[in-house]
Amino acid sequence: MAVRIDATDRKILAALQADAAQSLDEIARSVGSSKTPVWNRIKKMREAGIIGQQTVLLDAEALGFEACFFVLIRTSEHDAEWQGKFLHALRSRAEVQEAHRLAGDIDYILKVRVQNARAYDTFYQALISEVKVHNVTALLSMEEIKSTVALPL
Amino acid sequence: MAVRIDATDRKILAALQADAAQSLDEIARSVGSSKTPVWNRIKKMREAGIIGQQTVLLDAEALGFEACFFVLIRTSEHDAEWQGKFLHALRSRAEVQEAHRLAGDIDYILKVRVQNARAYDTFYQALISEVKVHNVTALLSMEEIKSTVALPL
DNA sequence: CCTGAAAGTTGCTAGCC
DNA sequence: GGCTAGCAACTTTCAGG
Repeated sequence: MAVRIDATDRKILAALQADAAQSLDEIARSVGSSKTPVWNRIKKMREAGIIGQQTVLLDAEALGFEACFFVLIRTSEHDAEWQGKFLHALRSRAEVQEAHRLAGDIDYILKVRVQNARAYDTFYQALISEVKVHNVTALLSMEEIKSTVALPL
Repeated sequence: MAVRIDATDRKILAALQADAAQSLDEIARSVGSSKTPVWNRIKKMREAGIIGQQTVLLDAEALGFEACFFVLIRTSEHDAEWQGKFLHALRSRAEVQEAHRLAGDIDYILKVRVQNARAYDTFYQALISEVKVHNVTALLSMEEIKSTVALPL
């Protein structure tokens, strides 16, 4: 299952990350190979799940998503049932772009993208009415300095 | 500049977000239109910058990026020169996947993706030797519960 | 494992409703 | 503005070195 990734594979991944709309020919040229081998490698990596979803990055502000919050959550409950409910709540809400369980005194961090502060409040009220959390701190982003999904290959 | 986005445009954007590898025909069918109008709309939104980069999501863990940190930064310096240096440092480091300037007592938050805790320390040491920061808290992700770039259209 | 070529799809353009 | 038709370009497959 754990496919071996060599230097050529990494070059292909880097090229795809940078621009997934490129043609096979272009990628082949830029990694110094030709179509078929590159295609076989891509296929293999797709099947292995190394290459996942293909998507486009949209301009959040142009589409009316002008507020971005990072939410730090502390909870007193750690039993399986509570956690299941909490995870389900996060996964089912589209406003939640990221959710991580943390080590340390803060238990979870969320990245929440919404139209405005009011929409955040709506989200927040809905969340805390669904699952009990001990302490919540919301950090409001004023400026997105950098945002990328690319891994530093 | 500010292109008007109607319901059909939003459907197209949602389809592209979900799978940018789809053919025009498939998108056209799913939004209830046909190739040319869909293509014209996509072209317009690309030119307006609403549709940005096309990319693939890679499996970070399979590629050896097993550690993800959220870094909370407080600074005492707020002059333009310091800020310029700081922004440049963040933008030039590929480990930094996200960087936001915040409102409130924490000034910046970063999302940093690295191979392991040692690699994070290397990054951290390099950063603080380049720019002076007052206080840094690193939150280590134990589990990525959710991760998406899709906007909740 | 790579090369080259063939076949089926698709992206993109142009001309008509 | 949308639809139909067409060509060029692409992806994908496969035989052969």
